[in-house]
Amino acid sequence: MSIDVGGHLRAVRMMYGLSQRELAKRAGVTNGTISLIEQNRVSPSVSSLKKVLDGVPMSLADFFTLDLQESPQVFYARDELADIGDRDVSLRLVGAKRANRAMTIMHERYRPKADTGADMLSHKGEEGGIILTGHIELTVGGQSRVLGPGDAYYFASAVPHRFRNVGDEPCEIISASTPPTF
Amino acid sequence: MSIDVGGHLRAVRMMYGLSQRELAKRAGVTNGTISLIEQNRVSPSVSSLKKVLDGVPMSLADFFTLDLQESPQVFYARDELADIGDRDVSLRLVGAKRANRAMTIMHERYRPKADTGADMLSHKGEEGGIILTGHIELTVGGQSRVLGPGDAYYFASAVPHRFRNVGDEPCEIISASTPPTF
DNA sequence: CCGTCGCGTCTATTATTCTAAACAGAATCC
DNA sequence: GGATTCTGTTTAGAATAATAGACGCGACGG
Repeated sequence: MSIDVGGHLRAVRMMYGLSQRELAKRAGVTNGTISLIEQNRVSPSVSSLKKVLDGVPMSLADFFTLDLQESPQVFYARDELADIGDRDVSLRLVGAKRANRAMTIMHERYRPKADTGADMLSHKGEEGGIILTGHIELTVGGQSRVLGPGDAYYFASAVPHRFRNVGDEPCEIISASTPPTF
Repeated sequence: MSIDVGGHLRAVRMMYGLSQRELAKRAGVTNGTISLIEQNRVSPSVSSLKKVLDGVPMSLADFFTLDLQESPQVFYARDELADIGDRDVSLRLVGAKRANRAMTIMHERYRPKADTGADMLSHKGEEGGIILTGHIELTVGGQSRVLGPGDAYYFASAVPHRFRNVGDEPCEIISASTPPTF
C-alpha cells in the first residue's frame, strides 16, 4: 500500500473540523474504526470507507484525487496576478504560468484598437468570459458581435476567433479557458 | 453501497481484455477474489482493490473517477445570463443550465452578510475567480482570507470552502469552475 | 467420444476488518 | 481535588473478506 489512506482520511476529517466520534456517528460506524483506519492499522473495505466518506460528505473519487492538490496557493492579491501580455493586450493570470491546473482564469485588458491579430486564433478546449468595461468586437466562426459591460461569451476554442477593441476606452474582460492555454 | 464496484471492475478488466485469472496473476491475488468482487459478493479492502488495479494498471483515483465520464450559443447579452441564485446570493450563468460544457462561468453577487451556508461546500473539480467590487471572506481548508477588488483565488473544489460577504456593500465576483457545477 | 484448455463460480478455511466497550490523557467546572 | 466531558487509542469477539482448490460449462482438436 503506497497510498496513505489513514493520514489522508485524518486530513480530510480535520479540514471539516470533526472529531473521530462525530464523524463516526454521521457515517454510521464506530469511532474505533476511524481510529484504526487513520493509524493505517487496517485497510478499510471500500464499503466502509464509503460509509465514512458519506459522513463528511465526500465521494471516493474526490478522496483518491485529493492528494494531487497538496497545498498550492489559494489567495492572490491583485498585484500577484502574473502579467503575460504585451503592450496592447494585458493578460493577468490567476496563479503561476504552467501550474498544474484544469483552467486558466485571466483578467484581460485591451487598449483601444488593440486586437488579437489578423490571424484567427484556434486551439483546443473551450473558453468564455464576461466584459467588465469598454466594448469589444468578438468574431467567432462566421458571426461577429460587439459586446459591452455585463455581456458575455462562451465558445469552443477550436472555432477560429478574434478579439478587437472597437471603442475609445480600454476594454476589460474576465475570462476562463480549459484546458489551460498558459 | 450505491456504487457498483464489481461491475465497474469487470468493465475495466474487459476494456483491457484480461480474464479473471490473468488479472489475478498480475495483481497477486486469486481468481476467486476477482470473481467475488465482480459479483459484489464482497466489498474489497482498499489495499486489495489497489493490488488488483495495479495489475491493470490503473490508479484508485482513476477507478473511482471513471464513471463520471460518459451548435451552441456564443454571445450572451447581460440580461441573457441565467440567474440561478437566491435572495442573498445571485449567480448569473454564462450559457444555459445543464448545457454540455466543460466549464461554468458566472457573475456572482453577494449581498452584505450573505454567505454560502454554515456547512462547507465540497465538490469535484477546480474553481477560481476574481473579485470586482466589495470584500469577501473566503475560507478554504484551514486558511481564511478577506479578498478585495482585483484580488483572486483558485483552489480544488474538493477542499471544503465557504464564501462570506464581510463588508457593508455587495460583493461581485466573476468565477469559473470545471467541470460545470450547474 | 474424450481429453484438454480456457472461462467464471462456489465452498471450507484462514486472515483481516469492524464493533462494543474499556482505557488514558487533557481541558473545564464547581 | 474530583467530577464531567471531550479527545484518540486499545482489545476481545463478531462479522466480513481472501485464499486454495474444487466444480460446472463451453470450445477446440485428436
